[in-house]
Amino acid sequence: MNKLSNLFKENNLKLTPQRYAIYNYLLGTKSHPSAEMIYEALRPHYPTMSLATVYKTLNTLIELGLVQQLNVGEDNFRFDAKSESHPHIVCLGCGRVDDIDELELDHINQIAQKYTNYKISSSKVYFYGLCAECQAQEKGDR
Amino acid sequence: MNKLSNLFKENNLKLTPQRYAIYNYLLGTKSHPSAEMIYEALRPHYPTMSLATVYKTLNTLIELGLVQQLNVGEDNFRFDAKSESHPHIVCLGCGRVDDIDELELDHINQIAQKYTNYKISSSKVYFYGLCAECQAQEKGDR
DNA sequence: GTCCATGCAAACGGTTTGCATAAGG
DNA sequence: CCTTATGCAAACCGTTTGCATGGAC
Repeated sequence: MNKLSNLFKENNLKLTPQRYAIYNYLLGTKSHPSAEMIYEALRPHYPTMSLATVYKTLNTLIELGLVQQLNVGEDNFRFDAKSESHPHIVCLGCGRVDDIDELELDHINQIAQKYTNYKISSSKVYFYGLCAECQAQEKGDR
Repeated sequence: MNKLSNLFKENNLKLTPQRYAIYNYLLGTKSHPSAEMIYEALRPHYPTMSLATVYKTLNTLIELGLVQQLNVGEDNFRFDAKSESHPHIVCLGCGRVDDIDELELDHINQIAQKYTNYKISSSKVYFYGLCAECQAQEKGDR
């Protein structure tokens, strides 16, 4: 059996087509979509699926540790199927969000631990800037 | 005259008691309050002030660069009078937010720049963990 | 006196919830 | 069959907006 169905079974959860589709969509994209974006993307294939189901499924997947929620500073959340911690970069021009997989920042937890009496368990790092496309467009504007 | 009134004058803004009180409150606290918390804290002194004014004032102060908005992952925003970039730490137990002033992480922008074709302009770092009080309480629970 | 700010209430938008129906195991 | 998930609509909650009144300059 595959890991996913076992994980669902262990938690008394049903592996419905909607859940499968949402998780698969997240696995297959690098775009860190919002719930709304996922809903719109899957609508052609699952025209009866409701936005509420997308939200409920995302929360289920987060509890399972399969998905993480990002807070880039917009008014909504974005979602990422990779649950390991890794930095993200947000374009201030167009709002797109990318991973910076190669950048390894786990050591900053240890460093920060020296400066606080909190017991640090995790961290999130967001970079902000302009993506290649928006840089090009900015040059064009001048 | 003081810097604040000059800054307001330059921008054709009026330095009203409400604006003054909100900014002063933020300068005097380390608690990174939400708009609602600011509203409640000032209510005894400014009973007629509305929550809408708090929001409008905060946005004004952000535009002036006097205040920054934090996104700790809750459903609301928090505000900080120090506008220079510095890391924050969030307690997963009680939700309090503290600064980690001594930790200097500006160099990570340069490091990250090597791994992306974005033009990086800033970054935000959030640590998550348990504050001293919540650690103590957790021990008491067992 | 002019123009911007305040305060109220209503609107807004993303997210959650309640509940009857549908469908996975 | 039993139990959990779905889909719909309504509720929720933080934040924003429109507008008439009030106050800073």
